[in-house]
Amino acid sequence: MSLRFAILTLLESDPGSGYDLMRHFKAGIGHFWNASHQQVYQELGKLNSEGLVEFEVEHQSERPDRKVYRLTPPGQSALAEWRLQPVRPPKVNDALLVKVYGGLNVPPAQLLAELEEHAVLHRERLEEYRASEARFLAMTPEERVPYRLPYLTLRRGILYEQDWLRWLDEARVELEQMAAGS
Amino acid sequence: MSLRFAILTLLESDPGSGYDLMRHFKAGIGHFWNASHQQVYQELGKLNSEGLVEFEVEHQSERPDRKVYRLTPPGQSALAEWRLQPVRPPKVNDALLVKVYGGLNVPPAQLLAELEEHAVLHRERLEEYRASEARFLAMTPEERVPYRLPYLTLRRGILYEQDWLRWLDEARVELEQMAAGS
DNA sequence: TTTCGCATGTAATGAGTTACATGATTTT
DNA sequence: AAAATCATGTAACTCATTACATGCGAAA
Repeated sequence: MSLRFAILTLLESDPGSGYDLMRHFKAGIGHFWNASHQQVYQELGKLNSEGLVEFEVEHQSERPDRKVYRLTPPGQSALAEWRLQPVRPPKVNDALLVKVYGGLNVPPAQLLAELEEHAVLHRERLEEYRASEARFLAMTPEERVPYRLPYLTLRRGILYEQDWLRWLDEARVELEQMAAGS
Repeated sequence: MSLRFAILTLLESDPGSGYDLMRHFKAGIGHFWNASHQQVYQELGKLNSEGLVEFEVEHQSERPDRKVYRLTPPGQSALAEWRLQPVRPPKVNDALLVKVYGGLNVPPAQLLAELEEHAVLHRERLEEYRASEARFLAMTPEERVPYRLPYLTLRRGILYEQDWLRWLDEARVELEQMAAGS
């Protein structure tokens, strides 16, 4: 339900095309909001027909045309109103933990292997986030100003990945003990 | 897509009704899997028509009848096969972080208030999980055996809530600084 | 020559939420 | 008298994923 507000939030500071949004979703806020391009294009269509965003077609030679979207005043106020409403923490549905929960019926070596795959993934993400963090920290205090809040959300991503790695470690130790028959 | 496997996992060790499953979802694995009763009843219907679960009606005087579901052998093997397939970490869509990201356009006091509401929620959950943990830790090593893996998933819930509280603290400090104009 | 980046979409299906629906018993 | 617990479900709708679809230019 809040995909539209994620889109409006991004367009508010940075008008752009659906494609731009996608890159932004992947690079900038992927650690707390995920959407496919199909979803984004469809939602942009809806937002446009509801008058919350508008676009100008940008013709480009030797490149496909771009529709550059921006907020309309009604879009601005819809966003402002949404921000006044409380939101709930997202519901988590994590298949890996379902496997661990029923793990007595899984070969231990395989479960350990899958945990390690996840650890690799989390390490990779953490590296990416740390690289972004380093870019922020290299800025002067003045340069940082507009990025302070995005940086805060990045911090959430960093803590999240570190926390997962901590748990994966705990889990590995425990599963190894169990596999060793203790 | 894996709701069915969450259900099969629960029924594997504990045959029960849709209602029982719901309580189990809420009390036992709510920190990593969430489903509404409508979803559960519908999925049980599908699983039954596909022959992965079966049920016996339990008549009760002065209480509605219960359909007690259990895995069938095909259900067992479907679950075993799923466990061999790798799963991906869940995608996160967190509206609160969308608000923080665009937080320059939100009154700071309000944003801080909402963060505090979330902190309360996370503290409450952490308390519940800690209570469950205490019950586990009060057991003798022998009693613990069948609960070691569920306990591991509980640990994930505990770390998760602690981690959120840590971040909410960071965020509060930063937002207060920004509000103070520094 | 295959893949990557750019740039946009539709259609079908699956997953999840909200609303509607019933009805007895027990607790507050 | 109202709310919570037990116990089950249907229907409508919205949200998200997967598959399908196109087409050029640049890089590997």
